[in-house]
Amino acid sequence: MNIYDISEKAGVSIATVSRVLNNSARVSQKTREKVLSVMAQYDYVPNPFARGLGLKTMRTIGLLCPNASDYYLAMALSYLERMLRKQGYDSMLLCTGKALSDREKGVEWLISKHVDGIILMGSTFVEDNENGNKYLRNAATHLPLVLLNASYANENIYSVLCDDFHATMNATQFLLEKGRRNILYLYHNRNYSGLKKLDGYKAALKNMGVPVQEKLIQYFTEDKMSIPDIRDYILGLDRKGIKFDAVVTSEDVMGVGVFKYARIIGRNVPEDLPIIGYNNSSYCLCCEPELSSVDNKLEMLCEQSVITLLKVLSGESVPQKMVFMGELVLRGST
Amino acid sequence: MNIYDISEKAGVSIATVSRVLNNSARVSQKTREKVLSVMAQYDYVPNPFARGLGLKTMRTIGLLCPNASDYYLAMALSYLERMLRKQGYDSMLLCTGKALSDREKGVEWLISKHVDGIILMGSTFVEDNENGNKYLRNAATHLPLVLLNASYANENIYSVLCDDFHATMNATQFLLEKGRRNILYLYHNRNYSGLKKLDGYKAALKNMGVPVQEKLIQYFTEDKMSIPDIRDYILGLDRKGIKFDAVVTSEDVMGVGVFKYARIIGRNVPEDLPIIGYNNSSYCLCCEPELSSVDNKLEMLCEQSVITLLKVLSGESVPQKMVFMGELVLRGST
DNA sequence: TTGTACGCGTTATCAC
DNA sequence: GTGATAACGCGTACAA
Repeated sequence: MNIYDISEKAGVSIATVSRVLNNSARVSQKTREKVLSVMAQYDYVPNPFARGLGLKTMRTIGLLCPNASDYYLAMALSYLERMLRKQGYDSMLLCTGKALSDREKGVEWLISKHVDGIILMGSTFVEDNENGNKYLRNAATHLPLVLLNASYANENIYSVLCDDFHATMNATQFLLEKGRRNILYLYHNRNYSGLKKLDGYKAALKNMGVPVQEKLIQYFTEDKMSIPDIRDYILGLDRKGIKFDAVVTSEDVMGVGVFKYARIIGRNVPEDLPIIGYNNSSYCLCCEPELSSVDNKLEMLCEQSVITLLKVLSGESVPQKMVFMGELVLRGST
Repeated sequence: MNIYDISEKAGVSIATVSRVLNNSARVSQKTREKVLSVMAQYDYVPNPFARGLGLKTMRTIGLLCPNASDYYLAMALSYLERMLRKQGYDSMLLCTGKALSDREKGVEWLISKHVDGIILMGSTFVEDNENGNKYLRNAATHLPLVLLNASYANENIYSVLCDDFHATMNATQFLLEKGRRNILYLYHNRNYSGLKKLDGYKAALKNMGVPVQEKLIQYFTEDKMSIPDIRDYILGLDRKGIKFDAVVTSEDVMGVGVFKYARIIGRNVPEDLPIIGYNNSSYCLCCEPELSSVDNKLEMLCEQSVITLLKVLSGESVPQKMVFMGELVLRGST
């Protein structure tokens, strides 16, 4: 069933059918009803490829995700897809790895598919050197980009993010105010967001006049984080004689690893070792006691990402950068 | 840049460009190189819409997911997308809810988008009454369907699943052999997979001559499972005077809820209360002690789903149903 | 081995 | 209000 068949059955031209379809232009009520009834009768649905060919769009947004099995990103995926589809947009999912070359390929792939825009999920996509971001600038010449939880200032690139700096600063400060002076900061990413969090940690110390100890800033390099690996890593620090009386991590799952360490070594949480994670994911509720964490308002970030992108596509002007405040959620671990 | 531009620059016809593009037919080495160099020079990429129009396919698979934020499904999504793209297929993600009407709409939506096939993730999509599966039979007349972890016998519908019956039976039997006689079975879904698991639980009891106690079979009805909700639910059972000395759950997250209950009530895991979950997800490693669980070979299921679907699309014949064995992974909770 | 011409299903632009 | 017709960019018989 195509538009010609319908036009024939309805006794009109394809132009009229098209008008009814896009309920544009003025079509007489009578003709419209006639056409609609024929379309209904034959379950007619316009061919999306042909439509795409003419309109140069299939109303599809590319979702670039470093890893859909990451709890936080999976949540984001879920929100984004729902919100996009509510606006009549399809979601083309593409899981790149973290490697720069894979991310570049991912972006190119989506561009070649003529998606209308791309949402890049997580701060993985922004490098801390200009050269590594060339692919973003180049992509932005083809279509609008939205960075979810990252920031990069460029024409046609929009950033929607949580203020990781202040959120981590507040978390650290909370522990300082409890009298902790040797706070271990454990992180996993040196991307934009990762560095902001680290800065927040340092800023809190500075504000309170506590010297920064480099050995208390630990970068967990393993690409894939597993709870046992993190546990062992911290056990290793302990064996090296590094002393700490509180922990802030850049992700909840690392906080869970700290719990494991504490249990093995016999330190009580929170009395001996308060812990604060990041993301407020369901990992927090698994622990005993439950893990305090920073809620970075994921649902709102997703919503604004979608709204921003669709506005850009419809030619409206939108802020180039939107920043939300994180919120420290206190539970049993502090 | 379209195929005409390229053909002109290369001094050949579009047909030749097309041949080079689809490296089919025999094109002289010289011509091929000439065309390729021009394409490279202008960064030419064929328009996917025009291609789709002619070929009646955009090499896109629909991924129907009841909820991408579910840990297990998020993992599956990640595997599926990667494997599909490796074969040159795009993934169109669609998160339906669990409601039948939403699932129906989701399937229809994907059909209207002319995806080449659909992978339905999780057993949510098969109802236990024939009438509720009409939409599957109807969809199968348009395109091939693969049920990931569900089963439904029908032309053009393929099932790839784990043997939940035997897996749950084995888990239950393991506890029976440890001398437990009042094993609580906690489940969340009455779909195909959910009922199979339940049957497995009952079969294990029967095999050992232990009577089934209906009050020990608890159906957690809340649509959204949260750990605190599950904990409270079990506390409620306890208050009602229901006695149990072991627990098998249909999903890991419920197992975590049981941990929370045990801690509050002061029962030790595993001495007083061994627990076995299902899915072998990362929830298992968060608990203390770690949660024993059934590994249902998700990665293999995903791989086979993709292989099956692509074979069907290329006209090869494949088994209508593939069943894998689950594996009981024992950890500290038993 | 290469080129011509048409079909694919829709939207947009005219003319009537 | 409505209809004819030209794009849109590619694949592919068929012809050369």
